[in-house]
Amino acid sequence: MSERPIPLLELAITGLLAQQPRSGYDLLKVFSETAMGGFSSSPGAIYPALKRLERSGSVTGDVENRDTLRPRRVYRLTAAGVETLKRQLGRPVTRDDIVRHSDGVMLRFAFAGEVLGPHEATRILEQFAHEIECYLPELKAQLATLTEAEGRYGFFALRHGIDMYSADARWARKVIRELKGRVPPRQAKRQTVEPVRRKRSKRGGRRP
Amino acid sequence: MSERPIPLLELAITGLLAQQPRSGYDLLKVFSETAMGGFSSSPGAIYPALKRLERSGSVTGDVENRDTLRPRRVYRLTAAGVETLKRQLGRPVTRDDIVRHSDGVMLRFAFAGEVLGPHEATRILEQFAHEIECYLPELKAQLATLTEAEGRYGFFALRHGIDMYSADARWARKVIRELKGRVPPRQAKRQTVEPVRRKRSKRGGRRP
DNA sequence: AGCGTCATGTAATGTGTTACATGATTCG
DNA sequence: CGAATCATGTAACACATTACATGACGCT
Repeated sequence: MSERPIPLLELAITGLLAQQPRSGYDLLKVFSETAMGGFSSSPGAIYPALKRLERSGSVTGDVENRDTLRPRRVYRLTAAGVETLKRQLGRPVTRDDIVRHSDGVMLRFAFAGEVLGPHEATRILEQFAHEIECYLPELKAQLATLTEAEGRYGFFALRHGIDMYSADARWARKVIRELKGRVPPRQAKRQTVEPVRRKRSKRGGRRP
Repeated sequence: MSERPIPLLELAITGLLAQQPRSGYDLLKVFSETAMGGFSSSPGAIYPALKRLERSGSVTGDVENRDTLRPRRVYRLTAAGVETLKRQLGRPVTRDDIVRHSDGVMLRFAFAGEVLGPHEATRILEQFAHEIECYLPELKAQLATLTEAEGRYGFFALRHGIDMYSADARWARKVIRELKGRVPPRQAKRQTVEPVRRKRSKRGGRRP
């Protein structure tokens, strides 16, 4: 039913272009200067990704300053791109997502909040917290089987995993409460074409 | 000076083979059944990686049960492989490591503890904690620039990053204290060839 | 007889990384 | 004038994912 996941870099680019049109270089800067530094941030990754997204019809690039000597290719989401983004954001959060792609969950949360509103963002957090809370007991059981003799450092490393997931769950539950506290406007403001403001929005999400 | 990093999967395999000889299928099982589930755990990744390591001289594979109808190729580290592993474990922990390869740091910590002893493991933790404690204020500064209007969900996601790094640092400091508390034997027991015990060691480290 | 596990691999495809390449503009 | 930044890309390479392929063994 639900679409298969697209590469994280493409999801990140799609989400950032949903906020505002940007050039390849703009995206490069976002990845290298903000907390989204978990991404490649190298031209060899970003420009090909933009080309792929353009071929698949999710984005279009308009050349700005065609007359001047320094043209910029500014990309924006198409209607199809918006649909793709929404389908991606709507994917359920699975065990696999939290074990192997937890950065992607954070991306989806942030973009879902902006594109689909607090209701969907909360759903993602609920599923995220739930999967973790199911997984944690298993990890703790594994911890119990580790004796001092057989892997003291593995023991520490496993405890690290447990600490991380616990912090994840605590964070998610807290944000759920905070989102519930305020008035949920049910649908966030929509972003239309808006002729290219050059402003960097910092955004978070660890090594996403 | 210090060698460039090898792929994480190869590092993981090398470290696991330092504990005991294993077959490709054994490694597969470790990745799929223990908390090291962050790895590919697919034959299409592991067998080629073993072949690469063999070509580069880090491991050798001996066929076991050659006569029977179900042969197993059991790999073990060579002397050169041990040296490579030690050089990899000895690499300093950089900002880039914590932002983009934090799983690798956990691997290196666990293996360094076993292969090089508590002294080196502690050094890794110190560097890990230090880099994080330098990075955290920058993230908090970024958080301060995020207004409610300009990215409420980015705000939450950034706070998630901050929570994670804080938990990382807390964990590291705690383990450092625990390692200091006990008698540091300065060099862990060395593992020699040891004819193939078939025992799974569970080991931790999140999405490593 | 069929299913699950043991056990090994290969092939196609896609994608990230590294390094290179080019040239304009701005600032000191 | 030189260095840093703006701005865009390409090419070679390495690597992971997915899917496929094979076959023995043990159990029911």
